[in-house]
Amino acid sequence: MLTHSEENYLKAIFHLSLETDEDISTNAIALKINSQPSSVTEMLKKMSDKSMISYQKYKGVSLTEVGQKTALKIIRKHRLWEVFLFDKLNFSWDEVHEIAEQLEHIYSDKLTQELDRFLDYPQHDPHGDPIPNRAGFIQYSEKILLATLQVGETARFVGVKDSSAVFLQYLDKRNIALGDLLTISFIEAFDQSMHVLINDSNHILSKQTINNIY
Amino acid sequence: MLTHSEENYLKAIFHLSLETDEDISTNAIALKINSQPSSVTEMLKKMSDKSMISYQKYKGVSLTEVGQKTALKIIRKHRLWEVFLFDKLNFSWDEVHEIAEQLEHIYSDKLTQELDRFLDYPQHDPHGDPIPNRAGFIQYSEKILLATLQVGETARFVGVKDSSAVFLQYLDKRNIALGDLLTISFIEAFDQSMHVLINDSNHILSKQTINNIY
DNA sequence: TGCTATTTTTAGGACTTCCTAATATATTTT
DNA sequence: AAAATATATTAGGAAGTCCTAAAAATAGCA
Repeated sequence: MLTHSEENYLKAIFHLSLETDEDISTNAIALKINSQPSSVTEMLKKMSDKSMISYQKYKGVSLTEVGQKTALKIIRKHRLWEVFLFDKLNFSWDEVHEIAEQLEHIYSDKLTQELDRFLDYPQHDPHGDPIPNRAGFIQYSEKILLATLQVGETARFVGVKDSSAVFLQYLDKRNIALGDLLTISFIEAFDQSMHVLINDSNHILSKQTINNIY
Repeated sequence: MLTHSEENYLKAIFHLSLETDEDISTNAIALKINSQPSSVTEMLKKMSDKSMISYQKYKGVSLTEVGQKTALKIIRKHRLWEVFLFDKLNFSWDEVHEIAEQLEHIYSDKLTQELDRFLDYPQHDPHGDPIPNRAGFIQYSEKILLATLQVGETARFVGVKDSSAVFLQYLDKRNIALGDLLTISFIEAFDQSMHVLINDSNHILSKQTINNIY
């Protein structure tokens, strides 16, 4: 059994690992979980002892097989709870994360399974992120950043890279939702902002925005 | 904000207070939460500082107004989650308590409210215990122990006093469920065991059993 | 009432997770 | 390659929650 804290470290390392093939640095973890590097070092030793990570002093860490599976179980719970909150309890997609951060630590395999069944085996959370299955297998679907598209192309909005509440609220305010079709009508050479047709209305999306939409 | 531990103490004191008008003793709390009296003393000081309890050294404790409201909020969450697990996730009534012990600590007023709505404002948990409303008001209904009934009387099974898993499983095995009508056909003078007609079949219930059924 | 038994509290320590400050190691720059 | 900078670790401490053992207070009984 892992503590909440250990589970949070696992998650952080998992998510950081998705963005690089290198080992994850102490500082990167500290930044991610809003703590001090010295605290991280201490915890890394403990998690290494528990065989959750491979750790060599000064060299960074990576998840072991077991650590990876465990991280995926937590992410599975997190995302299933997000679906529950969004689909059943009327939460908006910018509210679900914070509460799922708490719910993901609830310990009961049966609970996770039954929740999955109750929600009818959802494949994605409210932000479009894939939900690992019971065995810890996660189906990544191909998706590209809106920023990589050219004028004239049309694509479906399937996910966000930045799922911070402010960004999600920004999209809500403009009635841009997962599943919408986007057509690029123009790209400003000056600042790369995009003119995009969404649900029959025109939007001008900043470089930052189009780099956070899949 | 209270810690999980503090919330557990509040609950323990609340439940102990239901069974007596006196102040609650350190030992009683220690027994209830399976810890040592010295640990309890330490925590009582902290909770007294937070105005959750009235505490005088060597004299026992009682909940303050605030402590009582807070305890009821936790109990509300606990029982709502029990209903969720039982009604929606196929858990049996002997399994729900353990998981609700974890879920009751999730912090979000909106979550509690939405869960209540989603479950259609249930009045009782799967063991027949009343669910406090949003304001912390709890509607105790009159209920009497099966043991107090006489031969020939008929009554409805509305709750259990002992909600331990073993007892609940014992009832399950005999197909005795909340809401059933019970008719007393005979009482053994020797050991007070009762012959009871339930769902057209006869059961002989021990003194201990009839003292745990409302 | 005074002695004994029980209950409660205090003292001091363990373990977890966090912190700051100081030190050690690695990396980058010149 | 040496110096300067950045990164990581160690040392030591704080807060929370638990523990055992010893001391203090209360309750029960002769």
